[in-house]
Amino acid sequence: MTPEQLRDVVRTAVAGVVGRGELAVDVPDDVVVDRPKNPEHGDYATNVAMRLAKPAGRPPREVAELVAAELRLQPGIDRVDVAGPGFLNVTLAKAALGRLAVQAVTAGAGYGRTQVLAGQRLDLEFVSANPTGPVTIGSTRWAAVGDALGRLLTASGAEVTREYYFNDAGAQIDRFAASLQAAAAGRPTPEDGYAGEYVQDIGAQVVALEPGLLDRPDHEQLAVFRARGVELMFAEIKGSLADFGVRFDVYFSERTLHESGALDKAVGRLREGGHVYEADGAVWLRTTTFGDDKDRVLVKGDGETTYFAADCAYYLDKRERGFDKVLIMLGADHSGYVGRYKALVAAMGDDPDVHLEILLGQLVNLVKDGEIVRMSKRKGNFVLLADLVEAVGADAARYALARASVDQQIDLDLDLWSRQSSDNPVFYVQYAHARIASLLRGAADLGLALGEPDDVDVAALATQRESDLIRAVAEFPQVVSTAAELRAPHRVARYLEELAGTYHRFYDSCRVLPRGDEEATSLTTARLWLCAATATVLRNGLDVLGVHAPERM
RNA sequence: GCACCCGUAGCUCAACGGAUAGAGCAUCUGACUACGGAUCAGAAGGUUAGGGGUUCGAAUCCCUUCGGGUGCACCA
Repeated sequence: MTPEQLRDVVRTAVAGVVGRGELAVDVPDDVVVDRPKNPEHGDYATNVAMRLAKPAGRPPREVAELVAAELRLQPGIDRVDVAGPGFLNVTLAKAALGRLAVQAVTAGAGYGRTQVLAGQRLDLEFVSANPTGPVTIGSTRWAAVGDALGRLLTASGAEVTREYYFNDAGAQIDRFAASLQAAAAGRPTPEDGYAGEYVQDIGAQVVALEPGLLDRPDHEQLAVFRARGVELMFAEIKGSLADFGVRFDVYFSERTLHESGALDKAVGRLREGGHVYEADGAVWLRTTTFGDDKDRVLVKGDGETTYFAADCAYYLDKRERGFDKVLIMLGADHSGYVGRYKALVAAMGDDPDVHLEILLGQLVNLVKDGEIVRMSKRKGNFVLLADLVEAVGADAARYALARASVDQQIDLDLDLWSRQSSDNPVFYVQYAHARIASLLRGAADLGLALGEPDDVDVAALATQRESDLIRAVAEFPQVVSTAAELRAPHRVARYLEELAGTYHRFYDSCRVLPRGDEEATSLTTARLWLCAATATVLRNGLDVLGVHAPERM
């Protein structure tokens, strides 16, 4: 019995009590069943009685006793205890528990996939770094977390488009082009320009592609540097992301919005809504109507549109492509966007609470030699995604970034993560997988096969360490769906660390393969299934995080 | 100044309002003629920044003080 199934059973039990008129409440939809930390608290626990106590007007323990009595009659349940303030501690029948391990193996890569988000069409925008420089460590966090979140949402049944929006029009790109030109011509970096080795490299590459470029008129040069520079820079960005195992479905160019007339259309729509006005020679959107701090300019006094106007057009474009909800991951350095973004959604006639979800994450500090490394793209003083991957490998880098909640500012110690020692929890998790892989190879060498699922003697898995492991394996689908709903991939990482620990403890006390000339027994086979189940979960869980599950290390 | 985010073990971080706040690292004590010791068992380490409040129950929600981060453009 899975926790999900138990949840239904609990609900059935509550419905039974209510049906007999013993309890005057509505049967709740969201019954919480979780795995208690303390093994004395049974296999699973639910707080449903405490939740119902208030509406029922009865003491929690009294409610608990009523539900417990009903629950004990349900099949697959060994015992139900009322504990503490009114928890129901449920112990499953051994067979009902052990069957879960078998199911995990037979489900394979599908184990952990659910339909909790089925029917949702989501657009997930992340990274979206402008092509004026390589991907920095700041964006790398969103690459790791965003990609994991994409996998998580997909695993939970949502239809997800991963999108990267980039600014290839406007002043920043002009500065980038001017910097490339200056570098290629051997002049110093212009005021407000971009410096760094990569500017030299790309400047030189552009000239190599366009011989004689530096002899042409200035404005022609800039146009070429802009177009070629963005192209080359973007190739490098995509390369870094690919090395990092991150892929996007859509790379969306801001320029195309300008060229297609999408901005005019968006502004027109906002104007129809009556939220647009003119003042001081500029065109404004009255975002303060929807809670923003101040109104925002759409068209500047010089006739140029703002970046914000492009945001409006971009949002409209996403909605017209049929997404139910637009998710955007932003760093804390962009938190100022939230108010205006919500306002623009509202001004378009949508509901910001329904159609928009801005996932704000805190920044990453890099620590080297005990000191925080400050980054500045302009000064060319930064650490890059590519540097991090080179130093610690893509797996460790992704894991390091994905295991922390995005709400938390994190300090990434380069010295520590580059050590590639067991300091890094990813090795702990990967090691558990490799260890099982090795064990299963050993089983194969002995001619042992798993056999038919129905033949497994699951009741043989009777020790504490074994049932701990089965429960941990059984919890996985719920971990995935909860993590997806909470947009919290780090929960998967933490769970995997716990699972790996539970496995190592099992391994330590439960011999799996027969020694010497011992005969394999039904217990041997049952334990092999349990190992295989654990490997399946480790593999699927690491896959959600975009981390490799090695057969050997 | 205003707004948003954060403050948990020595360090890096967990904990969808639930039971005794958990892991890893570091420290200390143990377990290997090995199904992979990149492991395991145990010890020590906490006023969840401080103070109020809400409730059966608060690290979590509300108020407040302190500390840190970020943002407050007709830039992108």
